Amino acid sequence: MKIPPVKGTRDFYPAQMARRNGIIDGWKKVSIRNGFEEYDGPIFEYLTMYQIKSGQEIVEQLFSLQDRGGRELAIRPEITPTLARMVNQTINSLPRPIKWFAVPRLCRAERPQKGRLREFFQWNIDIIGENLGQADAEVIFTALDYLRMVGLTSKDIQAKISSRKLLAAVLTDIGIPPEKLDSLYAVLDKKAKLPAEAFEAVLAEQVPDRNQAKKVLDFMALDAIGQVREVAGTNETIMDAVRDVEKIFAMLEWMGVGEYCRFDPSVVRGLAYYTGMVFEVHDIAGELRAICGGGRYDNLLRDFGGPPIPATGMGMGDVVLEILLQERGLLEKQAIKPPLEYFVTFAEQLLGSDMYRLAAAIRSRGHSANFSYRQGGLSKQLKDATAQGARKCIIIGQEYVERRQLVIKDMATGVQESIDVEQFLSRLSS
RNA sequence: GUGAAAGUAGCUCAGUUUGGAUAGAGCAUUGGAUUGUGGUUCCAAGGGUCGCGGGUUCGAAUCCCGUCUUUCACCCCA
Repeated sequence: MKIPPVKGTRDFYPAQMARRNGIIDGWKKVSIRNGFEEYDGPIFEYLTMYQIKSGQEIVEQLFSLQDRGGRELAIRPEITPTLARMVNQTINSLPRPIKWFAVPRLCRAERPQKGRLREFFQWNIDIIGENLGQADAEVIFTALDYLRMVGLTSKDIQAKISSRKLLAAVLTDIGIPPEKLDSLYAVLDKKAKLPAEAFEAVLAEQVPDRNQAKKVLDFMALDAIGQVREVAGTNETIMDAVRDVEKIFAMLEWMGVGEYCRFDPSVVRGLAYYTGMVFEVHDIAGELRAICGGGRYDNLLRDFGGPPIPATGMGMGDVVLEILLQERGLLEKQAIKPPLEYFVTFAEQLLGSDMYRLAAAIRSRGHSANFSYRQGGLSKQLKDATAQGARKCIIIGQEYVERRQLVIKDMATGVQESIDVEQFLSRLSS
């Protein structure tokens, strides 16, 4: 009976596993060089934990189960609630700022489509305990540091940065009542997706006053934070938010990634819990979903029963990233394929036992070695070596019988050298 | 959850329009040419209930219905 893979999941054959390992290793490397420490939590949590910040709709999009004790559990669709729980539990003993990263495997019961599967990996970085904008800039820098490392340039990708705080101040100044802000965010988030006329139509539903709607449109059309300063006038709430964003842009400029960054008020992000900076990194062509996104969430720890400590972070999934890297011809470079260093062969039937001895000796000295399972001649064994991608072949033959010498053949160049077996092994140990 | 398209060998596909007997190709795999030298080349082989189930028919990969999966878009996007 043939059992197919489950909808929206992937099998990682060695070739795919090599790419996945390469991507995850890159994420970890960049996290560490940016001063983050790795953490992880359980793969399932109480179902209610995911309702705190996200509500009922989200619960319908996750895999839930009941354990034998009747506990309602869910496979994690994100790791931020786990982070909040873990930080709250030990907050009093953690030195701040907390800079942590994780690469969790997540599951969401959504309909799969381009760039979205039901099981995936997501790189998360978060900085907790800082509210001056430096952490926001560092989160964006770290994401760009990785994307730049794998070969993406400012011609490929762009970080679109905005601020919920700024947006709220501007909309309030225009005269939008506070209770309408959340539903308006959802509409503004569609600006990049919809044609201009269609966007204006849905905006008119939310903002019937034509004068107000025009002001919203004018603000949404700005593409530099300096322009906001010009139109802000004397409104101190707006100016305060503008200064926050300017500080982030200044830091990103100083850190050398300014060319990747643009102010873009149409970046709103879906979730209600963002309180300050929000950003997304997109491919310039705009053909894919966001490569990564995040922002400041100063109320989340408090909402999870902890103290009111500010926090900011981002998440980057492996699915869209892989598509982009594939399109740019950068994916294969990521693949981590440890080479097979030695392939041990024998040219005289009587030397078969020496082949096993030598292979084991090489392995116990920390180097990789294989040998052929076939009983065929040297020609067949070398064929196996080629098929397995061996760097060097060791031939145990007449020289070994006569002088204890091995023939080492470099498979790339074909060059052969003879070496005393003891000398060869001691060279491996050093 | 809604809508559309697709599904034939491990992979990429032909064959489906107009039903017909043993379903083909390339690549990949395995074996041989090759008992002290691999990649190239040549020869050969294995591999398919044509996604699955039902229906129409003398006869179905081909027509009809259902279902599963994939892809794309919508909803949502933590």
